[in-house]
Amino acid sequence: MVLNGLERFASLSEEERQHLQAAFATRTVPARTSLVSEGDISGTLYLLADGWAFRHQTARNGSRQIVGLALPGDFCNLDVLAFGRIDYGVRMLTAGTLLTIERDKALALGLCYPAIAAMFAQTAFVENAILSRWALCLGRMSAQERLAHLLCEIATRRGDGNGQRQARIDLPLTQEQLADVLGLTPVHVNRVLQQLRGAGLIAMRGRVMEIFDYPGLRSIAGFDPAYLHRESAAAHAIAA
Amino acid sequence: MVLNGLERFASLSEEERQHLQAAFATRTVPARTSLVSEGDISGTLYLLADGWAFRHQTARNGSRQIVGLALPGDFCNLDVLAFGRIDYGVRMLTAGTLLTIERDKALALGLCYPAIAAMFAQTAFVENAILSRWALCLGRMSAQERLAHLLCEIATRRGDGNGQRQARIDLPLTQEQLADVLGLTPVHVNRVLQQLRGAGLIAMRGRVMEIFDYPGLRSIAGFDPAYLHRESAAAHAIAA
DNA sequence: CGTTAAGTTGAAGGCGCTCAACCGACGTGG
DNA sequence: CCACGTCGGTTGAGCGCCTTCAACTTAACG
Repeated sequence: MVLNGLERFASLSEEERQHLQAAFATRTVPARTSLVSEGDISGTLYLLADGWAFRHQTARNGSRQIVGLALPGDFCNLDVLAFGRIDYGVRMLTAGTLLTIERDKALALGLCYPAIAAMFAQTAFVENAILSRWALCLGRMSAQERLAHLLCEIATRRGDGNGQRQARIDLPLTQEQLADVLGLTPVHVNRVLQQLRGAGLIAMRGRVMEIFDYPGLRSIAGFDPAYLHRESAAAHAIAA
Repeated sequence: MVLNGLERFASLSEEERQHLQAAFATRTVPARTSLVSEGDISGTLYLLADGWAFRHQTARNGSRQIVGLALPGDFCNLDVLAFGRIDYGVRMLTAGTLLTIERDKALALGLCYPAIAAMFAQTAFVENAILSRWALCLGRMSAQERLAHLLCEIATRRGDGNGQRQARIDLPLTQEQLADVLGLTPVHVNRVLQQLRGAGLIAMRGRVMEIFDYPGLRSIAGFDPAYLHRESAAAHAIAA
């Protein structure tokens, strides 16, 4: 069963997981597929079984801001549960497989199984905490700090680099997309990446990022993984 | 009953509202009261019956970012429902009265009355949408656009300036606090305020802000109130 | 081998920051 | 009643981080 591998669902009982699993349809999509456009009316919730996606909004002048990254196991557009109209677009970064479920079905499951509703809510709160931290980064941190912070966040969310000094993570983001996350220009992202590379903290070969000095990155970013609230999920996973 | 005035609770039945109301304790606090500090362990949820508050986080260098504004009727620290540890601080902007409820009691009410749980979730999703928009502002908009956008958001959330051209709103934020919302310095906020004043869009007399040209403000900011998702609450309010 | 997307580099400029001084309102205490 | 301290707001000068624009290189892929 697909959901068994994902720690997000570790708090559910076997029965709940099976009911949820049964409600999903599977869909395979190529990279760059647009799942939802800004302002769309949509009733379908997407769960990433595999691959990466991002949420984005565009400003009046046409520039784009990425307001959320969805990694394997994450929901792409959770607030479709609350709103019919979605005010961000969702697009695949990589090819991947999606589990899709209709809003009404998901809400019905939430009513039948409070643990499922609680899982949705918990997920929403974590997304909230991440956005909150992104606001701090965008508002009050330098380009170097922001980039280092993002790399730390991704490494932690992937489960890599928890304790060890080095890590190698697949980072399917172009420098332009990194720029859209960080509120910078692609040119400047390039320069800051070179700073970090020159300092011996990281290396990049294509879409693979190697972290040589994770404590150093954390120190630059002032990164504290507490805001990701992974301990609760981890605790559930251990208990299961 | 206090909750009757607040449109956030318009979707609840009379019975649900009474149960919820009965679970709250009231507390009056002076301005600048710190309700929660960054990283605190807390089990108390605060609902603003009157007054303004803000959520804030601090970067390594000591600078502060405000990551949420709570207006009358808003929850101050909703994610206490999900996490024991809160990664932002909450502080009163003005004197006010709080309705407080223990986390366990609120969760229990959510289990008994699905509409209450849904109200919590809906509120979380709206906060999410607001934060998402703030990320867009912080990452991709100029100082003038950000300030105009914030003023529009506040006017809309207060219920003022929906259709009319002019509005007078109580704005209990110092320029330093505006700067902490917008990711700017107080000095620059001052200058941008003067630009807007010079353009005949607004005026400020102490803590009262007068909007002369709301369409003009909206146009500068590229403000579209859809992301605040007030129509659903309004629909509920009308139905009640 | 040609085409396109992504990455790299340089030069110049601007938006917002920093630092510093000053003003005005307000409350407090002598 | 006035002196004084404090907080918030205002103004000016200079600087720096990041942007803009443009050209070029490299990689990927048919």
